[in-house]
Amino acid sequence: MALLQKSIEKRMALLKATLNLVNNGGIQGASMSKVAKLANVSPATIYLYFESKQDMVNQLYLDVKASFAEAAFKEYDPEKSVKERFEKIWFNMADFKINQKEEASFLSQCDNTPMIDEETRQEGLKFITPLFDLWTKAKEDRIIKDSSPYLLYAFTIYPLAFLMNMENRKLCQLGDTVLKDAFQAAWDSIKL
Amino acid sequence: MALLQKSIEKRMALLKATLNLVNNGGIQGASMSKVAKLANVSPATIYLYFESKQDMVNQLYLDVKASFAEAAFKEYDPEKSVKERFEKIWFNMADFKINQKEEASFLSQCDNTPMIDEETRQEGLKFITPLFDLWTKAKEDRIIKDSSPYLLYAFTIYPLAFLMNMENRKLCQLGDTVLKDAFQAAWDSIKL
DNA sequence: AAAAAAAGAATGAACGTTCATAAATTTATA
DNA sequence: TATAAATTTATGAACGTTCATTCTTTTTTT
Repeated sequence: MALLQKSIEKRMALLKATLNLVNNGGIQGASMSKVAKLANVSPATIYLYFESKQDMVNQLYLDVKASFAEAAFKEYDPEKSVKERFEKIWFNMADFKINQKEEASFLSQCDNTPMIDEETRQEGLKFITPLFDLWTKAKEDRIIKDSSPYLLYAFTIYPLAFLMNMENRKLCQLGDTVLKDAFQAAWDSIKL
Repeated sequence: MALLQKSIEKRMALLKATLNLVNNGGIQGASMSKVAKLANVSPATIYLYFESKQDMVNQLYLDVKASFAEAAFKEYDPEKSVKERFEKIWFNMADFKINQKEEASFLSQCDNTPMIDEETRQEGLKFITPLFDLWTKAKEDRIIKDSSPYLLYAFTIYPLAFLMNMENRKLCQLGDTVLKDAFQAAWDSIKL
């Protein structure tokens, strides 16, 4: 159906516009009229697709989080060793942060501001349960430390956000060697 | 001078009000009229102390960053070993994030949004040069990996922000044992 | 011709900021 | 030392603008 397709495209255009504006000026920089203009749409039209600005931002958050998770767990091979699986996920996440800069920096903005509903935030957490499951197994196998998933996330994944941030500000460059060093640091922080 | 004192107190009240409001509703939640009301002052009065809202937020950022640095480097003993000195700084920073929750979560919000001028951000970085200097020495002494300060920061200090965030959302608790585990993870990620 | 989708104009509220004026304080004059 | 002038500090109301959202009308699709 061409119409449905058009609707989907318009929704996507709106979310993309929001993403862009939030990244450049924070949530306050993404006014409904600016979003509308950037998406080539009337402000009123937004409300055919979203209940409110809050709803739109929440939906954007979930969409981006889902695409982050999809990237993170792609080519995931349950046959491989625990460490290899973790390594794969880690580099997938790193690639996402490097290549999908807009999406990644939006997520890091969401994670540190009250701009997303707590409920929506909780829902977004579910996307990365495969990683938590892997950690559970890794702990059983005595491959990594017996720490809480929060601590494991804090020291292996979260640092990527900082590095991405620094790269975006041109304060450092995330080449292959730096990335390898970063993974080594991540692994060293949790391995047994 | 009682007058000067009163002025300083009013400035502090304004900054404290801003801190509070930004933490609870982001930069958009801290409107000038709300800040004024919370500080028991007329909106117009704010402009006797600050050029603009941006200026006020920038100054708050620098003030908080300075007090973070002061906390981080207190009781700093150059006689101690490099590792002991790093450990001291790390736990100082952790204590700050645990005990000065408002200040700490404000900083983490600043670090991940476009709400602070790049120039002001640069100035804030200077406060933690002692840590960078220590890392330089630690690298010379072959005690830690030869990584960029950004990478070292990403894997040792930045994770604290995540853990604090989780604690503030009551998703985890930062007791003494967790903190010790966290330091071990931080150290393991960079030690040689 | 009917229904659905989109538009632009308009809504009241809230924004950051400025204004003219009032209160408080300091300085100068007696 | 007391008082008047001058200066500083603070105010509440008002500024123009922009905000998120809604209303009415027009366009597009069925």
